Amino acid sequence: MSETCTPHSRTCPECDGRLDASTDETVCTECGLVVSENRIDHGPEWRSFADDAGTRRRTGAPLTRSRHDRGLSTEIGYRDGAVRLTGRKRRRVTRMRRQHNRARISSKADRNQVYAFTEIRRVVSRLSLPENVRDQACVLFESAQSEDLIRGRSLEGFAAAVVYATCRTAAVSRTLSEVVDVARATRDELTAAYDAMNRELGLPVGPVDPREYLPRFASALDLPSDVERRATELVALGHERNLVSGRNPGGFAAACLYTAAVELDHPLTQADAAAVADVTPVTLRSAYHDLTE
DNA sequence: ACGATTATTGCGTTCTT
DNA sequence: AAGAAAACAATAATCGT
Repeated sequence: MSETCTPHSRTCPECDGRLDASTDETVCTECGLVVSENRIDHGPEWRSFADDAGTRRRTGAPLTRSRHDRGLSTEIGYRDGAVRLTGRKRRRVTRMRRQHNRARISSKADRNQVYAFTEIRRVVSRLSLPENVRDQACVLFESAQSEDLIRGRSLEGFAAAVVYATCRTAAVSRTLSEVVDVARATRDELTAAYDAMNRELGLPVGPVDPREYLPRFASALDLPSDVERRATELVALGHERNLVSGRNPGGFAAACLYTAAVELDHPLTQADAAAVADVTPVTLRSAYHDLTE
């Protein structure tokens, strides 16, 4: 936990006296001016039980939803510090450690959750999504599990599906294919899980706005920002003329980018634009045709 | 199960080099 | 003239309801 409100100067701004930062307040030893107080540390305690005076170590991982026990587990350390264990004592500690770790993830549901959460973390990071998406995805997985939706369906599918679903609710949509590409699940497993959750949990997902795709597609195609800006206008235009509903939003986004590129004389083929959206040139063309009227 | 959208394939046309 | 790109058409597959 980094120190908050650390004064930049080592001396008192009033009288240049020496500062005493040994307590919660940083105070000038000459005039008594309190330079900074506060110091409410919301983070986990840094101090180790073993050596209060010496080196500081984490007593555990930061609190997070993406670990099945929210990072609140205890562990038996591997490195022996002051005491050197030998012989039977050492074996005994090893045995305790093993049993402790087993007990930590006891039930089958917990084991599944551990596995799923690792997979969620992996997918989220591969898609370079923010932390809050990761945590929400984990929460969603918990709901799915408590509703008993997972039994008989693929665990990997659920891991991928909760990420996909969370992206949609958080307005940072990824296409199905983008998720499938990095997930350890097939498209069918993902949709099976997604459909089940949508049916039983009633996900708050509306149709995806094509604008959510524009920034990523634009950068994948190396398009300048003015083309992207024009494309967002075109999406708005499409909404007005009811060209969006019922269509593949990714395809429409690609069509807007292509149209904008043509308008601004930027070289871009339909095939390339369609490829980043994972649609065929034909679909792009149909949207492009509607757009240029 | 139905209607609409999209994919696939093939082919003649247009544009560029 | 050759090759790429865009356009068009017909059918199959898929999706949303």
